[in-house]
Amino acid sequence: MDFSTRLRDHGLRVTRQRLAVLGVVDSHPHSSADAVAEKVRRDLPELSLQSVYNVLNDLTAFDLLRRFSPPHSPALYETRVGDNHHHAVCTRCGRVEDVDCAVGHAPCLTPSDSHGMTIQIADVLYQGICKDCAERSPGPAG
Amino acid sequence: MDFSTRLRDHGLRVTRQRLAVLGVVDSHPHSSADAVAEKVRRDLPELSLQSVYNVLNDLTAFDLLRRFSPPHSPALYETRVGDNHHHAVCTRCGRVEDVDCAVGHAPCLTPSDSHGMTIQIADVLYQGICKDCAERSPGPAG
DNA sequence: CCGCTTATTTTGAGTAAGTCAAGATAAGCA
DNA sequence: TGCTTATCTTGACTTACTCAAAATAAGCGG
Repeated sequence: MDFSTRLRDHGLRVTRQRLAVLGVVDSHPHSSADAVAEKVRRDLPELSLQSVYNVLNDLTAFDLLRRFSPPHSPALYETRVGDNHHHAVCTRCGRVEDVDCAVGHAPCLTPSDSHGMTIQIADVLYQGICKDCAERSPGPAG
Repeated sequence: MDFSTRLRDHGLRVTRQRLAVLGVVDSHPHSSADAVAEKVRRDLPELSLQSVYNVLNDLTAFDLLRRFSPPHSPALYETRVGDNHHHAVCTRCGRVEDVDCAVGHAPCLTPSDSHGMTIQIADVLYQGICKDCAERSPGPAG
């Protein structure tokens, strides 16, 4: 299903800016707002950063995009939604990889004591050193 | 073991600012830098926000504090370190609760495919609605 | 207890990542 | 094709943090 159809299915107008943002995030998963703006501007030079923030936020609200906030990083966006997958982040270079969820839907884990909260999501953030960084500077993880 | 001893054990000077910050974070876990500054200033009116950031960052680097970055929130700090516990966050009010780690040390989960990364930590973020928010505005989770 | 060294704090400036809102533009419908 | 209104651009702003020089204070040795 293409992006135009998905937008219309949610009662959203199909704009060049939205299609461009979705296309860039689809081909470059885990992109920041700045990175998306830079790439979209190759085709739409007049696109504003404000508009990128608007589009990313609006489409995340409608589950057309997923937002992921690793520590020490701007928010990152991806089009892979609905499968509750997790992420692995390299603590040296910031590289992000998708990790399939063993269960496939949220919440995939339940806390030992939820303190009365109704849990809806369990996000797992794996942190470590990627292969490239381990090769470049073999510290204790090498 | 008190904070002075822990600071000395790490070769760090024992300053009034550090002791005050540690004390506040200990009695108010999951506090932001702003919240810490506000409380410490009741005893040390001349404490600067810059100093709070310095102390929080330095003590986190030495594992005297733990930093936790929920989405849509400034970084939060706590003195509970070393047990790899997780967190549950209310998506409406931002309330944070500790959740014990079933394993007790990192990493407590391993990814199905680590993409060549050497995984060191697995942080689980549980998100949901706390009891108070559910009672106040019973949406779909009510 | 005092002086010296140097880690740390304060001060002032700045950056990065985002939000707010008014006016302009363009998507879509009749 | 014209009208409505969602969305974009523009300009301003806020929040959460960092940077670095000068001042201060912690701690050690004599």
